[in-house]
Amino acid sequence: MNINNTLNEVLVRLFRDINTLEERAVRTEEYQDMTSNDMHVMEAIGPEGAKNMTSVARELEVTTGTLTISVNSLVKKGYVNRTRSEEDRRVVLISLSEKGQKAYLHHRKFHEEMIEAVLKGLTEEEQGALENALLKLTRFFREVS
Amino acid sequence: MNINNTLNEVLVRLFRDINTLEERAVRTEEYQDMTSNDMHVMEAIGPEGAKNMTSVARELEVTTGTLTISVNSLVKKGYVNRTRSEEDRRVVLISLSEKGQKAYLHHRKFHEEMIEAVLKGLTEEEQGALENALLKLTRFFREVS
DNA sequence: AAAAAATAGTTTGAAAGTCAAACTTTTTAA
DNA sequence: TTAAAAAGTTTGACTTTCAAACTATTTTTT
Repeated sequence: MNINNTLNEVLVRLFRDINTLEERAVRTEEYQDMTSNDMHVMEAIGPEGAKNMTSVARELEVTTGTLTISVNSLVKKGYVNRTRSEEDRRVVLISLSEKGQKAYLHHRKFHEEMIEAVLKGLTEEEQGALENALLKLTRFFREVS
Repeated sequence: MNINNTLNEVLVRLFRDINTLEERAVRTEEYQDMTSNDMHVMEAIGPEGAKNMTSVARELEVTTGTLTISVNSLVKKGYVNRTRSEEDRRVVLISLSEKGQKAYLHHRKFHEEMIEAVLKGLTEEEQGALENALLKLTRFFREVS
């Protein structure tokens, strides 16, 4: 079994596990109605200021139609505010509500704690190698895209 | 530079793009009708021999009902063969068809190229450290799950 | 041996997420 | 002042997913 195969299998599994964990982390007691997709949308909106639909959709790489549906749900649940721009009445501005901010920060804390816990179990050398590999992976993806 | 921040950012970006990329890699000229989900199922079935529904579903961490639907589609597209076991008539055996084998190998090549691009530029020591780091990560997520 | 329980899959109904294309409203360009 | 473009929304279709009900078969109990 060479490192190539090991890496491949491990990456595939890791990817699946992280997704599962993310899903569970998002759905805590306080935020039962929040999905991992909801959180991604909220991350794209960002913690401060308002953004328009098109820019958030582009960031998430979905159509504005798709984003409309996600935002409908987030507005209904009270995580996101939606208003029409006064300068350009075509534009819809979305931002995190107070409840949305709290959920966002809560999730960010989870992320930070997870990363910390992961890194604590690695040696310096392993941390460096991991970081390098991830950067290379990112670069590979950008080239292929 | 803080590896904690780097890791967080890199992971977030990676996870946002990785599905899209995989989707594109899978859907080549020869395999227009293949989705990334299809490929995951085929990977779980594996290139040789037949497996029953339950074991593949467990591997993929989905219900057998979900797998039934995936396999329906794969059979219809001609990537997977489905037969009933003679020893135990309850059991359904699934395996890759010839077309499925080809698609599977094609996709594996893409993965291998990706891994190669990642490993290229890492020293032997870094590669070993990376492997260790990933194995530890796997263990970490298994424990947390 | 007959009845009950367990096992393997499939089907069904519901929900989320997605896209393309048609559509409405508003702004910009001809 | 039309025509075209841009920003979002709506609609219809499709995929993926689960839980729960169901069918068929095998195993265990009684």
